[in-house]
Amino acid sequence: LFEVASEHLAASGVAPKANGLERKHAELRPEAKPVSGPEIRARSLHGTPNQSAPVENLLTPEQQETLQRNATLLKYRSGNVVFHESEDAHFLYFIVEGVVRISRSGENGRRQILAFSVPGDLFGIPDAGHYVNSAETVCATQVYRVPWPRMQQLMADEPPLQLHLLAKLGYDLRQAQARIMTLGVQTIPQRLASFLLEFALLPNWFDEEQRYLKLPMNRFDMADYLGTAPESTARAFAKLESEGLVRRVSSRTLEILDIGGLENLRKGHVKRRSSRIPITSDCERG
Amino acid sequence: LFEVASEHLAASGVAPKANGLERKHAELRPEAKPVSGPEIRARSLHGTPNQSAPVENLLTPEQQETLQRNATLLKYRSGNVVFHESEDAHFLYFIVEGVVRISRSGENGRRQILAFSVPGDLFGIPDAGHYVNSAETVCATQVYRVPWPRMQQLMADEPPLQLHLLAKLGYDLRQAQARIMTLGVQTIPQRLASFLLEFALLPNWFDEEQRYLKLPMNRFDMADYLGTAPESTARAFAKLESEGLVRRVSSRTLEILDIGGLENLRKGHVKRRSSRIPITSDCERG
DNA sequence: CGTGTATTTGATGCATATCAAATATTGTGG
DNA sequence: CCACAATATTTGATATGCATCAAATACACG
Repeated sequence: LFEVASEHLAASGVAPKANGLERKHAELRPEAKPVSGPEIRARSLHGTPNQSAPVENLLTPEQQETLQRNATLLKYRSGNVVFHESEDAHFLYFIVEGVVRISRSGENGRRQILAFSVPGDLFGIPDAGHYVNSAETVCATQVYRVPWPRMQQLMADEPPLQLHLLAKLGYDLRQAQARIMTLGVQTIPQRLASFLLEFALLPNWFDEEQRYLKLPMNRFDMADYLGTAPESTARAFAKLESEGLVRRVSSRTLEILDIGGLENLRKGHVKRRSSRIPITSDCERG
Repeated sequence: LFEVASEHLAASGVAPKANGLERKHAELRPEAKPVSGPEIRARSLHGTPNQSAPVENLLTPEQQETLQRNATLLKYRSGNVVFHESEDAHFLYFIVEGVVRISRSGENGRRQILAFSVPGDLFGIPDAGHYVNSAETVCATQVYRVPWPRMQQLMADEPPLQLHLLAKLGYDLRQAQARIMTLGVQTIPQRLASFLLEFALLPNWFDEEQRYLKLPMNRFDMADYLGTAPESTARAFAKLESEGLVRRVSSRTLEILDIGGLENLRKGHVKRRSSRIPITSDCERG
């Protein structure tokens, strides 16, 4: 699901000292891979139409090590603020483990979760020196962070790193577009099905064996991600359950009973009739 | 924000030749700027928090010329297909003039317009060698297109070009996120207000003098962009008009009567109550 | 084992989708 | 330039999905 990365948010924070984040320069343990879990994903921008390779533009081990050497590993507990929208952007983050919600507050105060970043994703890309989104942990999370100045220097020294970042951004853009599709043309139950299918792709939270999906976030987060209210989310769950697609083991744990059914629901009927599609394909050729 | 690339509009131009697109290698006329109109926009990814500079990461004149030398100028009439989703991606496009709608068809067949690209924007970024969106002209449009292999070579030779593309992508990502916010938390009239305000920023279609906004697309396109039906779009227009915010001169031409009012509407009340925002700011610090 | 929080369920109203039809606009041939 | 046909847009009537308010139930923490 997502590897998006986007930006920021905030929290009224309490506590600096007593509870802070565990910080330590990433002394690389040779056997430990820098960005754990899902690996550094993201297809190449162009890439050859090589479908077989699921992941492209991967960094070489040396490059990954270089990145790690210049990064700091941070460990957060659940519900912590990594950074808040509008703050000065000093770092770029890579998720090693856990889930981070990237959100933004609308002018009216409503919160929209733009993405749930998972291991392998990056976030913290600024605009004119400021984060534009907020980033908060949804569960215990570890991230690598690299100071922007350092990052820029690394990219200058290693052009391939730029390409890699480019691929990442391209991936995030596609994810965001998928989000737009979901919000623009699907009903709430369909959005929920899409969401569950997205998460079911992540082995971290989906036990292929037992078909158990362990969701790390609460209904409020899900609602804000789906662009709806928590109550509607609950009703959508009830609907999926009544149709035999899933079974609620507990509020955060689901048993996926019919993936094909979920996919059909996602594709399902339209929310509104399709627009006229009268396109002339010809063009002027001089 | 960036000035990325993502939407906008154009003038309904007359048509060039018979049909076909006028094609000619961009022989640079020294006095003609490569990417016309809006210039190549897009702020730097990080950039110093230098607010004063409205545009960063601009290409040098030499770089722009290099790009042009490797590009082909194409001229399309209104309603033409530049490329279709799932096609093999051979080119990267830069809009010189006009408006291109970037869209995708949902699994249910419903169309969602992801963005209206305007002069200065780029589109055609592939995923695994294929376009993931469709691109069609909304009015007479001119674009520069660069073969991907060539583009990759250029980036390899000129790392700064990679940074520029990175900035463009970052801008597009932020635009997409803004779209998510709109679709996720705003009512139809609010989305329309947002849309009009976006377009009112483009001098190409907004006559600051007379406050006349000339929209290049029809109601179907607008509806698919706003994630609603043409009828609802019409009603939203009626609402804005009844509130004295705009006046419909013709279906495609508006007189903007109260920009402040539009902004207030956009910010306006919430569609749903805000989610609980109980965030602990503390984190573990080792 | 309470007490506060999260989630679900119920009841109701409003916003918007949808179906229909009227009106306005645009293009075409005479 | 005019009349008509085709298309686009608006308006009306109605159905429905979803937001919202309220309340009950299930959970988690201490």
